[in-house]
Amino acid sequence: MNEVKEITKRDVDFAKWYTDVVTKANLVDYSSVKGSMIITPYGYAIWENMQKVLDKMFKETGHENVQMPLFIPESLLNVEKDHVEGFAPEVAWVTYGGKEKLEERLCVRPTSEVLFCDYYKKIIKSYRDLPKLYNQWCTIVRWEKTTRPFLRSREILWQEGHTMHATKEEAIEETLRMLHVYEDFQRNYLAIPVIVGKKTEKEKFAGAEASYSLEAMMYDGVALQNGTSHYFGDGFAKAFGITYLNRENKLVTPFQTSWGVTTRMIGALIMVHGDDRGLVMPPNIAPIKVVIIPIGNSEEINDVAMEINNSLLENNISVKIDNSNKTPGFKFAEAEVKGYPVRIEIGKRDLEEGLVTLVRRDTLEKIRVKKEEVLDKITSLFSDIQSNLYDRAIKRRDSMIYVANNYQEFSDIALNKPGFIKANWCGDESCENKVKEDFNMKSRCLIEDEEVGEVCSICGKKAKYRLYFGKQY
RNA sequence: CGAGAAGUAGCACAAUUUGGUAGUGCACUUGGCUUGGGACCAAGGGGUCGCAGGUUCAAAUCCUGUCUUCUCGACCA
Repeated sequence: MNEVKEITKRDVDFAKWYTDVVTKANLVDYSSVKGSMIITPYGYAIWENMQKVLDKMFKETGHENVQMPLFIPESLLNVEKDHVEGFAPEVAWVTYGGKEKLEERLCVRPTSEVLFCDYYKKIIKSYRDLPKLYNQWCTIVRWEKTTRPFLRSREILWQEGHTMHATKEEAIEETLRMLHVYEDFQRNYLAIPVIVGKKTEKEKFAGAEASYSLEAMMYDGVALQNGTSHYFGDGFAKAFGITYLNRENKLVTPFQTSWGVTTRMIGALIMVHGDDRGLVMPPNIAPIKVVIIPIGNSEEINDVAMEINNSLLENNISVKIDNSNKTPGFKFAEAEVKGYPVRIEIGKRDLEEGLVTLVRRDTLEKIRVKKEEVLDKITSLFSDIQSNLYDRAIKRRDSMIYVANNYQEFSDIALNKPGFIKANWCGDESCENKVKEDFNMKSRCLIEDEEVGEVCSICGKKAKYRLYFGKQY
């Protein structure tokens, strides 16, 4: 209520603008531990909505929720080599219990592959036990050096699915299925267009056989990896000795996947849709879809406000009336910084004509309608706003995707234009390293549905793949 | 973890240079008045000056360390 103040202009200083929006919209607050943020009610309500939708999608695809332990004994973490190496630099350790030093250090989970494997080893004995389709909503800890609200924190609120399958094909299918569940969710609810694709060897998850990611482009052209889905083959399962008897009564090893998304998606919402006035929430995910702002406080105004409020509630549209003792201007500004999709202004001038004023957040367009028609109009506004946000985002993104056929072109684009670069690639990691070194850009993911050019845009050797490059958060 | 900047009331800042009563605006509380883009009047409440040491008769102020935040790199979802 009281933090609505000036926001740095988005085009002036994007980083500062982001921080301003996050705090002014009251999504998070800082705690006294670096990188451990307090998610305040409005921010958490957004997460709860994300959870609600995703959880339903997970259940519909056959998954069950569980809760695994917070701690991983060091010896367990060490079972799979690539995995330890990948995570060792950023795990937090518990070394004391009360005043006694622990015999074995416990790591605070940075992800739970090993915990699930340890458990699956116990419960998977027969082909009849497969598939195992578990998911958990939890927090994990990764000791990041630099932290930013939602984008990079040490304590991460997320969801991680871990599944085991009888066959390789089935596990790969699961990996892709969940990738597309995420894609649908981000497109249809968050109105965020994402590029989905396979990561290169260099960029894949520690211990995975194949990693797929959802790459979103922020307003400033920088990539945000907004979710991942991994296929593990039987690497972990072998390392952990997970075996079961198949139909032929032979002892075999199952195949594994994992997939996750985090509250980073809230950061993406801000950086894809937000503007100089603050957050812009897509109606399909907004915790509060409509705010009613009475102007003046006559009995008639209050009655109409209440009437509209109730009719929206009856139709399952979340709404609140701003009855605070603030001036209308203050309330408008507040509604805008919080990004409520639609606000309804009701004042004397409207009621004299039997009208109320609707203002959509995405375009700030004012629409005056008869009060009886509010419900219908709002319903159609929601779908207009939702699709407008998506269209706007995809247009902006596509306008910032460039093609580089050789390193000169690559360099010209990388140095002058923010966004993604499509390049042909020989498949050699040294080319990725060169791009990283020269322009601080990493490969985002492989492009499957486009023809690969003759030569690698980086080294000039024969190209085998087509690949997105971009700077990232 | 490297380079830079900053921490004084919920927020933005002043006082620090030159050590000596901690201040202003907004926000908050109560009452009044108002309401179409960030009101107004009156009366109030709120601070171990980030934390810990040190120097001093005396520290927000000087010194050392440390924590946190921001920006930019290296690392990651």
